[in-house]
Order: sequence, then C-alpha cells, then structure tokens
Amino acid sequence: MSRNENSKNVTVIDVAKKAGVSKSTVSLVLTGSTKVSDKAKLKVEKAIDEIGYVYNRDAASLRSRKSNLVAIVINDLTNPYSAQLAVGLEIQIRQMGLFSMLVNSGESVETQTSLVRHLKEYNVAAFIICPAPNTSAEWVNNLVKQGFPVVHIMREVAGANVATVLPDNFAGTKLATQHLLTKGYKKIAFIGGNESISDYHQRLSGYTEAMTLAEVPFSRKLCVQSNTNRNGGRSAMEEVLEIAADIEAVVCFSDVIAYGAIEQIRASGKQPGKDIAVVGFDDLADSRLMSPALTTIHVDANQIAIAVCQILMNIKDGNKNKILVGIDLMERESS
Amino acid sequence: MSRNENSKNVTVIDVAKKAGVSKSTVSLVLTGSTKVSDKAKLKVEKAIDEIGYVYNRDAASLRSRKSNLVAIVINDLTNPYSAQLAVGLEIQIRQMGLFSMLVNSGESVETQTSLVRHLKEYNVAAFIICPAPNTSAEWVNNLVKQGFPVVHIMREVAGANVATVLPDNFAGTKLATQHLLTKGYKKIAFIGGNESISDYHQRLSGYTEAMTLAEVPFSRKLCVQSNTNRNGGRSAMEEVLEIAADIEAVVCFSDVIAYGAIEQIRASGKQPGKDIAVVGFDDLADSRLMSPALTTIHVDANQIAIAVCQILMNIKDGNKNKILVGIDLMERESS
DNA sequence: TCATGAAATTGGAACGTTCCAAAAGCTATA
DNA sequence: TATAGCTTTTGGAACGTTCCAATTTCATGA
Repeated sequence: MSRNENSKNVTVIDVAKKAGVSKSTVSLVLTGSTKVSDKAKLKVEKAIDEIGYVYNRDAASLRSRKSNLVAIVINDLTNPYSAQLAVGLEIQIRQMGLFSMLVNSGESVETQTSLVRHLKEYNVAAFIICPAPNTSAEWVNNLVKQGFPVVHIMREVAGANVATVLPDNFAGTKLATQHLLTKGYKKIAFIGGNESISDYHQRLSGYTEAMTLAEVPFSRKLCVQSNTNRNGGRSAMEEVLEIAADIEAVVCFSDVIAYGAIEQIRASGKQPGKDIAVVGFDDLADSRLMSPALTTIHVDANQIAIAVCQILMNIKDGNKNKILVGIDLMERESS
Repeated sequence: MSRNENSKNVTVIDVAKKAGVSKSTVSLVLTGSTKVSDKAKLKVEKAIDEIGYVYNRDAASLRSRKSNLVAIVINDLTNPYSAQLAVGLEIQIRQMGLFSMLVNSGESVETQTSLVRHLKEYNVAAFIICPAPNTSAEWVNNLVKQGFPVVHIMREVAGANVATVLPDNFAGTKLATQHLLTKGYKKIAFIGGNESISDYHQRLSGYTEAMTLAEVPFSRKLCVQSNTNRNGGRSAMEEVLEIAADIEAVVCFSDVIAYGAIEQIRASGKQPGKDIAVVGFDDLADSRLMSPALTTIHVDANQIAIAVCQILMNIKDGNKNKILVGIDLMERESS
C-alpha cells in the first residue's frame, strides 16, 4: 500500500535548509548525539516542528544497520495470562527506549515460522518468543546462529540454546500443595494441563514432591490431564469426583482450570472453598475478584518482563541461562 | 541495537551473481512481477535458497515509498474481547498479504499519541485504532490529513472524519431486553458501563427502547453505572438488589459485567438464571463454558475484522462510513 | 534471411538516512 | 599573535532496494 501518491517527503535536508545547518548536524540532533551545540540543537528542533518532519526509520536502519524493533511472538493472545505478559513486555521494552511489535502465533508452529520469517525482513533487533508446541530446537538454534538475540518465555524448548525466562513452576505447585497440607487436607488431586505443554511436568512434580515429603499417599489416578481451557477444568474435576467422591482439595494446573473446577464442584452440589478447597496457578486479575476469591500461585508478569529485558541488554555476553522467576502464594477464600 | 557487528549482508546483488542474472531481475522475482521468465524465476529462487538471502524491507520501502505494515492500536489487550478482536484482525490482515503490528494503548491517550507518532516513523501503511477515551477528533483528523488511512473500531470519536466499524449496540441491547420481556420478566435492570465509554449510550438506549415499546415501566434508578471490570458488575448488581430486592432480570453492559453480576447474585443467596435472569454482551469464549452458561449478545469479531479490511482495501474512495456489524442473541441457561 | 514488435533483461539513478574523514571554529596558553 | 588541542560542523559516500529508460533476446511472418 502506498500512502501519498506523488508528494515529496520532508527530509533531513529540508530541515537542514530551514534551520540553516547541514544535514549531518540534523542527523546528530535526531540521534541524540552529545557533540552538537545547544544552539544548533534548538534551531533544528524548531525547524522540525515548523516543517512537520517525520523521521524515516527505514532509511535510518538501512544505513546504520541498527534497529530498535523488538518482536514479541505470543503463543495465544486470547489466553488472559499471555495477554497480561504481552502488555508487561511492551511497557518494559518501551522503557528501554526500544519499540515492540506484537504478533500472535495462535499455538501454531507453522504460523510462528511464517511470522518470524517476515519479522526478519522487517529488521527486528531481537525476538521474544513464547514458543508454540512442537517448536523444534533446530529452528530456534538456527535463528540464534543467524545472529538474532532470542529469549524464550514461559516455555522451554529442549535442546534449544537460548536464554529462557519462566516461572518457578516446581516451587509454585509445591508451595500450593504444602499450603493445602498445612490446612489439614490429605486427599488432594492435581488436575488440568497435559504432557504436550512443557511446564506440565514441572508443575506436576511440585505436587508429587510436596505430597511425598509430607508422606501423604496419593494416587496417580487423581492426576487428571485435560486441555487448558475452562472446559478442561470441568471435565477433569468431574473425573476426580467420580473416582474419589471424598476428595478434599485440588491443585489446578492454572487459574483457568481452577475456574472450570469450581463450576464443576458447584454442579455436583458441593461448595468450592468449603467442601473442596481449590488452588490455581497464574493469579489472573479475575481470580481475586471472583467468588470465592481464588487462592493461587502469583506469577508476576512484570518480573518476567524485567528479566527478559535485562537479558536483552546483555545478550552479547552470550547469556543462555534459564531464569526462574519467583512465585508467591495468594491465600484467599477458595482454600 | 545491532545484530551482526561487521559481517556483510547478503543482498540482491549476491543473489544475482549466484543466479547469473542482474539485480533488476532478482528484484522483479522478489516483487512477484509477471514479466520475468519462468527460467529466470527458478534460477533466482534456487540462488535465494542456497545463499540464505533475507529480503530487506527497509530498503524496499525506502525506495518504493510503499509499505504493507498495518498498525493495530488496541485500547486494552487484557480485555478478552479486545484480544479476540486483535487476533481476528491480525489473521484477516495477513490474508490480504499485509502484515500487522499490534500495540496496546492501555486506555491512555498519551500512550496512544506516542505510539502513533512512533508508528508513523516505521512507515505503516494504515492505522486500525480502537480509540482510548478522550481521543480528540482533531488529532484523528490530523492523522487522516497527513494521508494515513485510518479505521476506527468499536468506539466512535465524535467529529472524527474516519471510517468506523462497530457492533450494532442499540439493536443488541434491544434484542437482549426483548428476549427477557418475551420470557415474561417485567422488572428488568440495566447495569454496568458508564458515560465515558462511547458505546454506553447506544446500549442503554437499546434497553430503554425495548422497555418503552413493550410499555413496561422502568426506573432510571435501575440503570446503574459502574467501571467495566468484574468488580463493577458486582457492585452495580449489589446496588440493584438493594434498591429492588424483587428484581427479575438484568441486562448487562458486557459479559464481564455479567460475570460480576452473577457472582453478586450468588452472594446474595439467589440463583443466577433461576431467581434472576442475566444477559450479557460480547459473547466471550468463557460465556458458553461457564455455569450457568451465559445468555448474551454475540458480536462476531471476525465480521468486524472483515469489514475493517474491506474498508482498508477501498480507502482511496474516501470511505468515511460508519459500518454497523450485526449481532445475534445466544440463548443459554442464564435467562 | 531479414524486419518487426513484443517480451525479457539490464545498469544506473534514486529513496532518506548515517558514517566518515576532513574542515572549521573555538579557547586557552605562551 | 600564533599555536596547540579540543569541540563542532560538514559534504560525500554508502546502506539495499525499486524505478526507469534503454538494450537485448526471442518469436513471428514475409
């Protein structure tokens, strides 16, 4: 698409003429150089305002081979936690003086591949990716080999040689489970999520660890997998209730799963939070507003965003570490 | 940020050498020209693969003064409906052979202004904007005057001379209210939303129109404003219950408001859907999964996205129309 | 075989910026 | 006043693409 059919653009040269300096001086002002006199700077800024000049980043990044565009590739924007994370990342990136470009892969590797291919053409400086399921390590490593700074968030890709920032899933569910144990519950199930999600194992292990440490017996049958939406929570909870009508508490893979579980508990005629305790994972905004307010593991999206940005700043150090972001237990009415 | 410190980039010239043609021919292949022989095309494509060439859009759009980047400026990505809309727009835009850049204004005019200023530098071809509250018509008109195709979605800015696509809010709440009236309910409240949101008046009018047409008396006191989150729904519902304990049904400004209302109804010891009917607006994915499943006005995000894209295709015709996207009643358990 | 015209290919200029090395302008000191 | 050393300014080249006008190639028909 073209915007203005024929009209000439206003360029640095026009600004230079207006301000009575050279185009090089204008460029120095635009790039915020310190080696330009205040007098010249003022003249240029005045000229820019008067003449309605718009900086052309295409030309700039073509010539300078630099870019301040950071691509954020999100797995699923319709997932509330992902959206929250995207917003946090955007704000942090802007604070670094960079600009972000947000795209959504919709959990499809094909879309993700296509998006990244295009984004490379747009000369992005770095990629922040929440990898779609089945993302290949080879693909990621190739991207890195091409010289792009890459940071993965929320999910790990086995064998991928990239920095990764994710919540301490293991500690999270362990803490959640221990909270329930402390409250005196013994019959505790773990519901929701499934093995195709990279963090499932970590969250499940947190639960089993806590149960084992407390020497409370538990059955693998009470670890019911499901898809990750609200319906998944309902059906997993339904299954648990069928297997063990006397269940006392459930640790949920995520808040969304917990929402479904709560509905199913209600549907079965029991009261969530009273008859059966429920703990979630994520701490979505809704979780403290709902009723009963959901006890959950808080994962601070801003903290993740900050960690990502710190890595981006120092990516040249070849930082390929895994950073675990701390979690907190938010104790509320549902447990 | 810079990616590769010193290494030379692979350019069309390298491709040309490898393929044994001129750079002009390579360019013709890249831009999909029909006036290049199949033989040359194959040679070029082979060379591109072998040499690992990446198209440089900065150079291309600098020279051609064209761009296929469309900016989507969303008011609040953490709002589930906005997120759904953003995803729909992204897909439609990609299908048009364009590329979208998603940014979030967070309902702040200042952020919105800053984002748009930057996006202009990135040479975007068009703006799709869900305007933040207090967006000035002058600002928008100025953007249009600068030659940028602009389409507003979901919200109108009074006095702004731009094409706007939004759901038929009036018809929506009218239909919702008539549905409740048909079911025999008489004491019907309208809750949630507030006058700072451009579509509030339209939705409120739909309700009053239906009540008036049916000659069912109603009190302005039962039209309770609130902020737009779940808590707003709770407090508005609480107020309604205080004023009129015998309320039979509520039309909600949005699904999120309805979620809050349902919780408050429960908290008051009544059963949503049985004792008090609830109707929402938006039809979020969760609304059909929750319990009771929410009766609501369905607004098809894809239809909005398609309408926006149609306008973008024909923007040169100076299309400044307002397009109302049709709505549907989804009758479920809550009414 | 040659002339004709259409189709395909081509090299050089241009897009608007930054980089570079060189020039000019300053200030302080002898 | 001359000089050295520093700060500020500057014109031309370069980034990688597309556009344009000109040239070459090809197919056709006489």
